[in-house]
Amino acid sequence: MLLMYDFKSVELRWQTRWEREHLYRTADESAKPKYYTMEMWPYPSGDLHVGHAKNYTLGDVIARMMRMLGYNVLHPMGWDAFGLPAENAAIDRGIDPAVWTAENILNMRRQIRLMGTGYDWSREIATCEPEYYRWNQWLFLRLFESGLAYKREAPVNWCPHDRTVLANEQVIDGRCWRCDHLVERRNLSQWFLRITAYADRLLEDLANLSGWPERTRTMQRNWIGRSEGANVAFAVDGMDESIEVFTTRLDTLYGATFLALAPEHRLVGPLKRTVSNERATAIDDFVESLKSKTELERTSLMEKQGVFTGAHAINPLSRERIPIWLTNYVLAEYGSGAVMGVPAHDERDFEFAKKQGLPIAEVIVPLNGESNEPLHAAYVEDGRLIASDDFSEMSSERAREAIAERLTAIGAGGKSVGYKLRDWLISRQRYWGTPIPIVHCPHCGEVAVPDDELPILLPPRERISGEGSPLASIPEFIETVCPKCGEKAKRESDTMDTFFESSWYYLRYLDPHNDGLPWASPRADRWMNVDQYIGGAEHTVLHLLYSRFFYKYFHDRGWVSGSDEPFARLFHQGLVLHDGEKMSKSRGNVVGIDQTAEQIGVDAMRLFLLYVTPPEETSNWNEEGISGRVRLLGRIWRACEPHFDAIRESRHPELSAPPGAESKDEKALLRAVHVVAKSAIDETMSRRFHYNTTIAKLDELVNLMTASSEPTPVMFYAVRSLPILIAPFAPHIAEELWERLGHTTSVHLERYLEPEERALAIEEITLVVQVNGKVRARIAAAVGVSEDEALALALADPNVRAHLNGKELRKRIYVPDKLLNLVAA
RNA sequence: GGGGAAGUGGCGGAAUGGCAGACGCAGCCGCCUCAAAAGCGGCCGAGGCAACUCAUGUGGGUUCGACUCCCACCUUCCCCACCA
Repeated sequence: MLLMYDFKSVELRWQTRWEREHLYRTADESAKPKYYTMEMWPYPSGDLHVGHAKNYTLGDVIARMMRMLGYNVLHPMGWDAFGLPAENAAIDRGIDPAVWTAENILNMRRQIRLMGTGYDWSREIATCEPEYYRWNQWLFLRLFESGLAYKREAPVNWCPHDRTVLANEQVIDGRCWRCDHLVERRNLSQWFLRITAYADRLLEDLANLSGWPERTRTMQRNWIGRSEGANVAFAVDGMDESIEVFTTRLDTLYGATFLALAPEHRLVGPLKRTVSNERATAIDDFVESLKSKTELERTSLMEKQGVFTGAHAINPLSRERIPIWLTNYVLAEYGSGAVMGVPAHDERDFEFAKKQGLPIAEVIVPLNGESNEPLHAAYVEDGRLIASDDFSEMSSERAREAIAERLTAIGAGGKSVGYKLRDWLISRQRYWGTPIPIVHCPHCGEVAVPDDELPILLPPRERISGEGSPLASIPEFIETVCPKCGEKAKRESDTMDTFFESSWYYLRYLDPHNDGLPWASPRADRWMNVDQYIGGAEHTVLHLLYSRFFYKYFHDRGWVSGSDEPFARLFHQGLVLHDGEKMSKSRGNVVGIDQTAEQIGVDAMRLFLLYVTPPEETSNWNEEGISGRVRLLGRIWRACEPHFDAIRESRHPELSAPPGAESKDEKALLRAVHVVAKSAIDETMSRRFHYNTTIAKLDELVNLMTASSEPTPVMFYAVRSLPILIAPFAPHIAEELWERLGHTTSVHLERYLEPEERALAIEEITLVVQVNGKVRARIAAAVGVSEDEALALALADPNVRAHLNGKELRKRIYVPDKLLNLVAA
């Protein structure tokens, strides 16, 4: 794989020049239309590999294309720098996470530049800097003021060994990912953001996000999980309490034969006090047995279990007295944590009732059918009601309405909407995150830290033990006075989930040095929304949903205007495998940026990543495939090199209008130049980004250019155009060629080549002649050949005649300049 | 169990209702060379001497014409998963 140019020195030289000349700095004021494009920022974990390069290369090509098409392009980069890996590295190696993070940022910034990307580095931000997390705290306080940030007890994953909560992702098979101890569920007081208040808007506005992949919208829709149903209140027999349940099948109310409660239900305690000691012990045992189980284990991996509380509830309509059970299959965090058990018409309740010997009461039968008794399985379809007082004979649909009305009338429930979406738990008992700016005062309660005291700085920490809540163990941090009453008080020791930072960073890029506000609204007015956002599909729900929530809140506060969605268009790039396998440190098959730049150069890397697959597909890195792109770069160089001197000495290195082409070859060459330009522009403007097809057309152009070295005007034109055509894709060799042709300014400041109809036009077409839909002849014809002329040409063809074979011509279909289909019988 | 995406040569892929396999990788043949590398030129879905026939996961359908649109099925991958 030998190149005719020294890619390493070429790439280094131009990267240095770009940086020195601040080539990619974006002006806030411009007469050009704005285009805001960004890739999801990286976590500074150490080294970048070619998988990162696929993401940043795609974003870079789009930014460069739009810049060359006359847009004022904003293309920023920053660091999602808080989080667990830094903290764990600090625990393992006994170093300060700030130092570890800063070193990684330094290295990764170098590697991102090494890829030849054009970012406006003057806007670089990192979440672990006080200048950034100060505004995290400021935004938290606004949410707190608005009642959208609140603290409450909630069941969380708790590792008794490490004495800290864990994210769901950090619980593997019910055990702590670090120490392998069994994880418990604990009720702990935690900070939440009330994202559920925006559930309906987050759901409804998905319909307008036409620039988002359908599957992403579907997944968000499912995650929000809106379902329409009803609440029903069951009075507890002998107690001044009632149990509320949520159901989407109100029509089955008369079939409820028991109530099922989650072990965490608020009435478990009160109910226990009304029953015998024996029963109370059984309840305790049951609750205790589930305590150490995660929700996953409890709901998916275990069989349905339960214990009878000894208490009964009254069905508000039938007045039937039904037993109250505790079960493992009811989720405490969904609905009210209690369901009515209708075994005849719900598979889960059927399974549970069979196991516990509970009665099964059939109340729905097929519309035109009869009872299915005895039931061997739950009948879950809609149908006709039976054994349901005056609702009997109604359809399920009608009964749901009628029963809801009756419940409302007697004050025992009514229509209601349930969501799977739960409030966002943002508390972390961790060190390396944004401190939550709240003071706990024994007299005043939870008190907001005044704005002028921000930021609450993260205290320096050279050593972290990994046990317990790090901030809680630092008295200098915790001990403070109440901002309201001045008495002794304690600071909140939790830090924020790092998704908080990434929910608004696209706004900070617009105004990164503002020390009075997170961003100034006029900046947002000018730049938002993000025109194109690019990142992995793994963030489909979390980051992209949280960002939408934040942006809607900002919109409600009047801090941003226009649309209340942050990302107009979204693109998920596919993974990069290495010889068909996922890249991982343990496999030892990670293809790093440094080694790639060293061995083949980053222009070749970029071309390969763009060429091997459409960007949304999974691509496969393999050495053989790359050699094709390395060869292409060599051929590009050899196509241009013979003409450097002649073009430079002509003293007219700038592009003029395409020259007139005389011969067939010249016309083909001229056309090939414009075909590349058209493809590059079409793929960009259509937001399809299938630059693999553009580069295939570039291959064809270069094949034509290397076929001859005749110094014709068309050849000169092609050589002069080539650096512009390839500038977005292979920015270094483009710049080098451009300079060798006699230019003194950067090729990246040029306008992209405008495709011209005259150059793209073809004079001769291949007319495909079909007989009864099968191709029987291919005839060369002039563009614009008339149907009659085409018919005459076709009928003159012996093969066509043979297939017509004297049959009657019934019909003919003519597609101008393409095809003539003769239908005969 | 629910939802989503996708199935085209030895491989990556192109073609989104009109010439299936552009472009590239691998392979084969040749040129250049003392030789090799690099480079350059040619061949490259299957069957058939050929005219042709078959071929885009499988089976149907719509159409003058289907990789493309519709229905059913099979397979793979991804996401969610006892959500009442």
